[in-house]
Amino acid sequence: MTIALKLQSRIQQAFEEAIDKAAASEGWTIENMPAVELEVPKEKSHGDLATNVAMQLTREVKLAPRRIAEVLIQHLNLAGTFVESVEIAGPGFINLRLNNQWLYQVLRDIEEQGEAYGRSNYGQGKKVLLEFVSANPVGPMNVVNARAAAVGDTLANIMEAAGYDVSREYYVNDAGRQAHLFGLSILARYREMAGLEVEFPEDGYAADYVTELAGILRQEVPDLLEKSQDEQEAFCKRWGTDRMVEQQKADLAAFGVEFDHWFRERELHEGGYLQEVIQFLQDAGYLYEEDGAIWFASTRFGDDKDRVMIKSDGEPTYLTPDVAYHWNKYRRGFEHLIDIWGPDHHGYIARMRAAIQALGYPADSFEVIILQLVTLLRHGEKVRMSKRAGQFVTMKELLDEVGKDAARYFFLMRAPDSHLDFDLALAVEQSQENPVYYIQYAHARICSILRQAQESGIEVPKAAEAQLDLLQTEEELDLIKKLAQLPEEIIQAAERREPHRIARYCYELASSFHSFYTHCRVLGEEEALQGARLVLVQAVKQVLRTALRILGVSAPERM
RNA sequence: GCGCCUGUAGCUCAGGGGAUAGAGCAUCGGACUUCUAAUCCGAGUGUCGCAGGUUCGAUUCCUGCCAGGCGCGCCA
Repeated sequence: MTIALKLQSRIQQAFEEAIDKAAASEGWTIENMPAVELEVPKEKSHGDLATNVAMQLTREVKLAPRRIAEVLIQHLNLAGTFVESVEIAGPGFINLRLNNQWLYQVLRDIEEQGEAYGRSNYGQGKKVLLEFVSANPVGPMNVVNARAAAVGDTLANIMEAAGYDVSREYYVNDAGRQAHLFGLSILARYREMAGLEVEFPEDGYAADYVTELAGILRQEVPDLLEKSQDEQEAFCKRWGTDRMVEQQKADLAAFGVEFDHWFRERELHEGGYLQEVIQFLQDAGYLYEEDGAIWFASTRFGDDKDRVMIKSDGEPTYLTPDVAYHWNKYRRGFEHLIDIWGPDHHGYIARMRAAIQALGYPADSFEVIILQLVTLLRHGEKVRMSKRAGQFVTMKELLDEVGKDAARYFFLMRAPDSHLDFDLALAVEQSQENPVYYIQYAHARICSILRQAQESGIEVPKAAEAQLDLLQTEEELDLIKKLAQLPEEIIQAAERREPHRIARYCYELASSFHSFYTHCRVLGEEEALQGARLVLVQAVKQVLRTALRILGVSAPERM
């Protein structure tokens, strides 16, 4: 465990003990013990750590908060915690000031732990399945898919760093109506090219890429039309969706996103899992027949209305394979499921959660993150997108235009439940004001210092051998404090499923570094100070790389 | 009509039961003979959508309303 986390828990413990002792000696009766929460005050003059526990206790102990704080402090034993002073402030905060020695320990921790610095066992190895993107394999991915890819992948990185056992999964809807129509559309274009008179399918995919696919298919399988009608359709559907999946894999890989598993819907159909889940729900008494359809009594688990699982024509609805799929996830041993969906699917959560309960799993083991929409802008003007006319910006085009690093960072800047404005022009043209470059530039500057040190034969000393207490300026101390925050930031981001916290952290760390860089010289200083600052710079490099890697943004050596 | 998300500085957004609500952009003024000025330093701006409620304390939680977005199928 890192010094920052250790210190926090020790101080918390000291407060808990102080509360017990105070209660005993003062005769307080405390029924609901408030949790001792420590926070880093926004205002520097309020010290390094603060707790509001005395104010929390006013509910239990009928005394003025400042009075409670006084009593607590009398019973507080802070030996071995680096706490240098304790004071009561404002309405009843207890502010703690720490000795700088703990900061030097942070630098030693970072050196010792290297890439592992920032990681923790908060998640205790819990097996989590994170499903995201899952775009239909019937066309290129769009910018919302791209946002989902960035957020999902980064959340997985964060949760892994926080000690969860995370698996990334992509669900391929290759067996539904859309896939069928897609196959029919390819087949229609194919026949056109063969000079046949065809009627293009209603609601079919008329965009150019379908025609291009048909052209490729004609070259690969010139004798397709000799098969039976059913065989032709089935072939086009399978060939087309497989082809799109390969395309999606390639696009996502270029975006730095690799999935552990691509789960095919058709496997559910072929493996008889739809019947199995229907049977299970039937046996459990959650299904009934009405108007010729089979209904799932989802209202018994809080849904607004019951849902059809098998239509009166005997075909399953979209829900049925999806329930089968989620059941499958649990049966593969995952304890917690997280799905990332678009805002148009929020109405779907209640029925899915109902199904999960009907299958015997706890409601809170299934979680949905609804990702809000992306508004694409160019120079502040909305980019109009029409899928029918084929005028939409694809994920690939976005990547080609702004690059992986800028694209990922922009998607990760905002909270998932916040609508996102993405200005394409801003992401590239205003590169000087671009936060991505600001962060990467900090890394490049560090590399430059280390490179020049090496060229001059100056070695970065071991932290244990450096005179770290020479690091005394405000800029140096602020920078180390920022470094100390990473483990806690990762835990917070994991717990709250908020990747944007790490994006923010990177920016703040870069900002602290730039400030340090301007105010403190490294090379050419007196040897002991130079050594201490080299240790610091090395540590910043390590932490910045770790945080950027979590975001999937590269850390260039030069710019 | 019902459900979900959002409403915070001129713009884009963080934050969050507590101490004087923060960043970036934009605007203005400074800083390079020295490790990369893609940087730094300084300056100003807020009825935290409106109204009630809970609380020692609400911008934060609850309720209602207003505004914007998205849903509400035997579509997927």
